[in-house]
Amino acid sequence: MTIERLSDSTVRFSSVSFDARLVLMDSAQVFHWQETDGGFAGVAGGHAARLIPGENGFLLEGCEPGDEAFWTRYFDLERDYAALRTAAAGCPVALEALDRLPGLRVLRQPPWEALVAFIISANNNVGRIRRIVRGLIDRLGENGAFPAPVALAGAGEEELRALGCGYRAPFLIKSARMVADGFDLDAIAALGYDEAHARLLTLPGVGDKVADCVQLFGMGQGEAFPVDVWIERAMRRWVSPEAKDKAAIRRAARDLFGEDAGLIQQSLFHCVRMGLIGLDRPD
DNA sequence: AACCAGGGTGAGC
DNA sequence: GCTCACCATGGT
Repeated sequence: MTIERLSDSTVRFSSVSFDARLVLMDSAQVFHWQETDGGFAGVAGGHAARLIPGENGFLLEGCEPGDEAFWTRYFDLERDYAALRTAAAGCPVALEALDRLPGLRVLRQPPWEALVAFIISANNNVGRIRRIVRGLIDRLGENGAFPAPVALAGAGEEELRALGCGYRAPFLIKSARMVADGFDLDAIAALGYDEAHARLLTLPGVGDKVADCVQLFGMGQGEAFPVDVWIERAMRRWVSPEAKDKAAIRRAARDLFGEDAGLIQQSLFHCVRMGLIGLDRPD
């Protein structure tokens, strides 16, 4: 991967595999990027940028001098994804899922942003999650930025319900209050997987699945393996048909795939949800 | 009109 | 520890 600065606001990332539509729009690990003409616009941690896909990488507009490191980390551009393929050795469906999505990457979002999005995701669908997160940014964010913890903590329950949050509104407000009052997500991100998971579970609206999503998409903890309805179907179908419940699937996956379980989860999730690998196809 | 969606919580065993 | 009803909302 190489980085060239083309102007005081535009940088070219090249020699890197990155399917922007897949990662930013279709993979459901982030919900607030928007397609513009020929590119994708988004915000993260107070930075705003527009990404234009190219043949061998992409251009990033709005990338001020000094922002290269932030976005390199956000897009996870320095990881050798080809090497992660070894984690799936011995599991044919996992290998197939990885090979079908060569430009997929697992983002490293600010943990707060992943926390908000995935509290909203509970028993919800991707289209609605996207609309709700967009509404939060438009109504509560400072000029287009992702809303800060204090902004959500200070929002009224009725205001959040009006944006479509439903019964998750009080969860969101309470968790935001804890973060605003010093519950340190960055410190948790530095802990090991098990300890980080246990601490995230103390936040209202956060159970095993949401915690795993925050750890995977917002903390760079690749051993997290979120078990949603699609992954449950896939794992029962091909990997662990005997699993008693979602917790058993989660354990089985981490035992099988280890530290890079998360990329396999993300690949399998997308392939099954999009019908690229049919749950009902014959063996 | 039921059922589903990147589930979590609290009550009752 | 485990199971289960319930929780808003919009789409099919």
